[in-house]
Amino acid sequence: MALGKDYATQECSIARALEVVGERWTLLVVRDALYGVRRYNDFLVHLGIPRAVLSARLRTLTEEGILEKRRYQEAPPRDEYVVTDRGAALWPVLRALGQWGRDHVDASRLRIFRHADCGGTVESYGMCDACGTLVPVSDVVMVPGPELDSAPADPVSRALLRPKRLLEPLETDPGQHVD
Amino acid sequence: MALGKDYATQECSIARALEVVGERWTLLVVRDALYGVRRYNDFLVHLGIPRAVLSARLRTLTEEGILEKRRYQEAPPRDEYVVTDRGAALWPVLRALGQWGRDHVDASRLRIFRHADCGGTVESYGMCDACGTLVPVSDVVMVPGPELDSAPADPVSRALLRPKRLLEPLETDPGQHVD
DNA sequence: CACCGTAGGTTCGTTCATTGAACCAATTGC
DNA sequence: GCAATTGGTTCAATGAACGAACCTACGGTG
Repeated sequence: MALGKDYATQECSIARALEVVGERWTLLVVRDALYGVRRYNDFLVHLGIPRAVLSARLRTLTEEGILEKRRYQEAPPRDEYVVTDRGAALWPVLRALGQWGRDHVDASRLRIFRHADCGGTVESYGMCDACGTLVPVSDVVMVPGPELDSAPADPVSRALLRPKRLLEPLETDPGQHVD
Repeated sequence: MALGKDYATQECSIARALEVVGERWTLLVVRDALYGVRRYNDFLVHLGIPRAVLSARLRTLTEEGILEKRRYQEAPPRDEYVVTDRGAALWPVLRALGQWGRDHVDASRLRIFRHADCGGTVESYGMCDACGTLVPVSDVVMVPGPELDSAPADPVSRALLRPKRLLEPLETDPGQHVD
């Protein structure tokens, strides 16, 4: 099957990477997973992705070892999807894409990433502009930027308005749902 | 049109970027353009991409200001596609993807990127491991790694076997074509 | 016990994108 | 006059994405 994921003729690690994470929606699922989203329904409402596509992406990301599916309660059976180290290693890719998007598509500052240890800003390549170190994902705190919608419709976006350390599970607020 | 390129609900510069360069083949076309490929036929044989898709990608990349189409001879009319600054700014994205591909998909060293000024290796985020500076794309020299096929079928891959400064036009060798 | 709500999916018909093969056009070299 | 080169377009077939509907398993409420 020449269509879809494989770039047969390419002898290149960029092509290898894109075969795994280059499909539509895949990198946005990984982004949400790094932001702490873990549950099927949270991905669903936050991404606005068709259910069938989300199921397919979660399955292949799990097979590829980027997410790990694990049961967090037995009755009723409920699973969550957690990023692995391999998934967390995609952070520089997402950082680079976000930087390019901000610089060359849309200048607004939607989210700001801070180094938890020193308070500096994590810029282009995942480096802290204050202390100059390469900040691991787990030491990054995401805070809303000035131009982020302050009253979004879905509960996941609302939960992401609070300062949030990456990788830690997101706690949605089921209390204030909208009709 | 909800299908295809837009991620309507996403308020995120990663999604903005993916709307522009997230389609199938697009980032590989940009990669080739950074490697110095400029002509329709060179993209075609090197990527193994369907002609209709290549035409579509070259058109949208030109419209987005990532490539610039320009006439290099009048009779017969011939155009080439050259990366703009906006396109060159995607270098960190490609570097990050390539790094992840090498680290987490396929461990082989296919290409090595060297800093022209100091001879160091350009690693993960486009930084030189010897002098520590962020190397601009135009100062990067690509050399074949030990595991790259040393006798590829298409002339573009053969031309890319020679050490090659990025962004500079690729000179294919029309002499030794294969049947 | 009937019924609703929630979480996590699958199924299915329609629409859109990708593919590969064929065709087209302008010009140079023989 | 004829083939080759370069840079495309067109078209039928196939695959992927979309959105709506449906399904399962449980818990809570009246």
